Amino acid sequence: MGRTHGEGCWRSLPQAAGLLRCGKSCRLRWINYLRPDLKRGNFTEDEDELIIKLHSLLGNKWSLIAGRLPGRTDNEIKNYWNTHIRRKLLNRGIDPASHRPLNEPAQEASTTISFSTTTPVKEESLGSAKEESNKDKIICTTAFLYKEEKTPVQERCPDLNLELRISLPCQNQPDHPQPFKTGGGTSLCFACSLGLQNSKDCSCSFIVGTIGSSSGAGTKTGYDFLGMKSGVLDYRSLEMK
DNA sequence: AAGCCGACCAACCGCAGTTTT
DNA sequence: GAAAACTGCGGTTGGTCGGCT
Repeated sequence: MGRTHGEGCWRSLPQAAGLLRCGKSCRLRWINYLRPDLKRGNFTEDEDELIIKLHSLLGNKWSLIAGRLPGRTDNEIKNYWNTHIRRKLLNRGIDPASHRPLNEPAQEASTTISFSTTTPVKEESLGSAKEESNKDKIICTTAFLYKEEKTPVQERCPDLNLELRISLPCQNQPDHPQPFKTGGGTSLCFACSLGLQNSKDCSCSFIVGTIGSSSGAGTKTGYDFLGMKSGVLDYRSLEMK
């Protein structure tokens, strides 16, 4: 299944299988439930955090997020987000939609990404001390900067223009820097965790440069996240399907 | 035991993009 | 180039289950 009838030929599948469903329905059933490579069971903490990171970057692009979580479907992640992670973020005082603290004034309605800051987040915006570490973690996660990083990387930059471009995919190189250590153990920089090894986005080799700013407030130094500085994003490294 | 309620998740729906004719 | 067919995606709905009263 999934070859002669099935993937790439869903219309013929219900007939061949004697089903009353339409091909579209069969496709959905296969993708979300029957595929043999699906991972069953609860989401791990690592998966949780990765989903949060990816959502803060990609928004509700569930298929792209799912592409970074082998064995998970977009539908599954979407459901998990709506039932678990949303509440989790709200409990931490984070707005699940914007990934900003709930008490932070609303920004423009346009889709933007805001990065974290070299200056520490003001404590009064974080609520109780009890939740501080969690919030800190989330805020830093949201900003794609690991909490444990010692070196200040950039100023809080204004909202970024998310215009993307397609470029040739980069090739894996054996001399890619080793994952850096975080408090909990070895982990990849965010770009690497997205599969962007050796791209300009890899924070293992931070680039200091300018970041495109929609505010036109001038240039700031910082990390060339996802090639936004250069305006080049290896889209194929995000799209895994 | 029965009813209510919230959580969970598979499936449906409509739209947009892509491919084929 | 236009129309039709197909595919993929994201939002939403509805059924099921378990916990609580």
